[in-house]
Amino acid sequence: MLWVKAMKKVQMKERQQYLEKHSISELFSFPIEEYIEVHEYRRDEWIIREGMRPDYLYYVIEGKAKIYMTYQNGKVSLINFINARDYIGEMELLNEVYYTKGIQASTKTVCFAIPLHQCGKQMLEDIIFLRELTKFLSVKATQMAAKYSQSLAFPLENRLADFILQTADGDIYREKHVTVCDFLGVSYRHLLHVLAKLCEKGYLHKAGRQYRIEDRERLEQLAGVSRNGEEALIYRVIRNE
Amino acid sequence: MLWVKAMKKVQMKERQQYLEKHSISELFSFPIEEYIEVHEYRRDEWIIREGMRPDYLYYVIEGKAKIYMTYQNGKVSLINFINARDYIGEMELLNEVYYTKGIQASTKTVCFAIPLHQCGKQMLEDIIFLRELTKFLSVKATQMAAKYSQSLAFPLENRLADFILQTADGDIYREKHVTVCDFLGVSYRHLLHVLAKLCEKGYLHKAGRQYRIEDRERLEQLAGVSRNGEEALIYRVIRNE
DNA sequence: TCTAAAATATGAGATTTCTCATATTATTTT
DNA sequence: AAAATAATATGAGAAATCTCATATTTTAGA
Repeated sequence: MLWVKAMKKVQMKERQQYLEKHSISELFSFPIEEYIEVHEYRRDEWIIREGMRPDYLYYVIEGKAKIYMTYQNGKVSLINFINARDYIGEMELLNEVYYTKGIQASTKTVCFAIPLHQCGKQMLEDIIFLRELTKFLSVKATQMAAKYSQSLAFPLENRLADFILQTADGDIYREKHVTVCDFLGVSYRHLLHVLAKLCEKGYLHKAGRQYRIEDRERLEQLAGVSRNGEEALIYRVIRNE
Repeated sequence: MLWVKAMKKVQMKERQQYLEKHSISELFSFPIEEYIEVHEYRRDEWIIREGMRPDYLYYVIEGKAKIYMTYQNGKVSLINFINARDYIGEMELLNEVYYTKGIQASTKTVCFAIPLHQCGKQMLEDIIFLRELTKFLSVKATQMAAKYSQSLAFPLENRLADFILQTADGDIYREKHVTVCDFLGVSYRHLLHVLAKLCEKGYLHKAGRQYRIEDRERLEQLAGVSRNGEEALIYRVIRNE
């Protein structure tokens, strides 16, 4: 595999615009803006390579990404998703010993990148930052627990609908089936079967090796069912924040 | 239902012994020990009632507990487990708006209880404490994500074995089937079917309405299979800490 | 460019798990 | 103590999902 380093560092006026539009200065007690770089990644680009400690703490302001990890047996698993307003690299900032997972943009993704060598120490001593990060993590942990305990309850059709919406780039869905099976815990055979069903129903249209979302509303409906519990929870956790 | 308030506040010498055996003073930058109460709960006792903000931040030093929550439709769900060295009530400490879940001891459980009205503000301004809590939450969030993404892959037999080991009080397992179905996301019918299978195999013995663990090793083996991914992950995250 | 490996596809029988129907105990309430 | 409610049980057919076998198409690497 050939990897061209293609992350774009956004400069000047454009950088300034991002900083103004998504101000995060209230998340720190020291003037962070001057240190912040704005990084832009294209679809499929790696934001962090597995096993390599990152040099930045990232804060996602636009886009979506996926967390991958390779198991002892060589199998690569999709572990979770990252969305706007999530942190990337906080595990490495907090834990000296931590096996870094790979993170790959699944759409164009823009991040604030805070250089660790300049700000790392300061961040770990910044009460406001730590308090915010702790809140973020507490909500995330709770969500995951809820999602875990609830999601087992629904058949693949619902979970897959949710997955498609989460991973689609606009209206185009094109994940590797093998990866998806792994993440959703179903067999390859069954995944194809259910995908075919979604096409039959007219929610998706298969074009070559990618799928186009034809009826987003219905998909959301399907996905919604399987997210009910989680939503109720998040609603209660998040509201008024 | 009749609920006698029965939590025991451990005093004097016994309190002192707990404090010495499980010192947590290194988790704070101020002298916390003098404020700490030691609370002891019996099996099935509620440590926190759903919807009631707790007056303490708890740190579990012995025992196991379960987190429950009631959904809009009145259904009560087991959300997750709590073990020794976990915090209870950190969500309430961190988030002003948070719907408090119910927490029930599933074996005799001993906690350090740190009174919020005395220490809450101080804790939220304590760098060391916040940093530790953030680490704890980051690991927990990661574990949950891994567990979620992996555990779907195994049939009930494996997940149930894990569940039984997690919830058993000594060798006695006696969860309500309805609750378990809900947590594990399977039908009542199927749960009984698999429980019967475990009995047939001689791993469990059914005595009235409770089950005795007859072959812990085999159960652990079954559970281990379904926990492989997670374990690998935790190993990498936790080792050397 | 050719070849090997990876990814996609599809069929068919076997397992797992679900739904529904219906009894039989506990437990709680009146 | 009787009645109502919740929890436990069991059977049987249906749906979801898995395993295995095998074929075709892409993709990566020599």
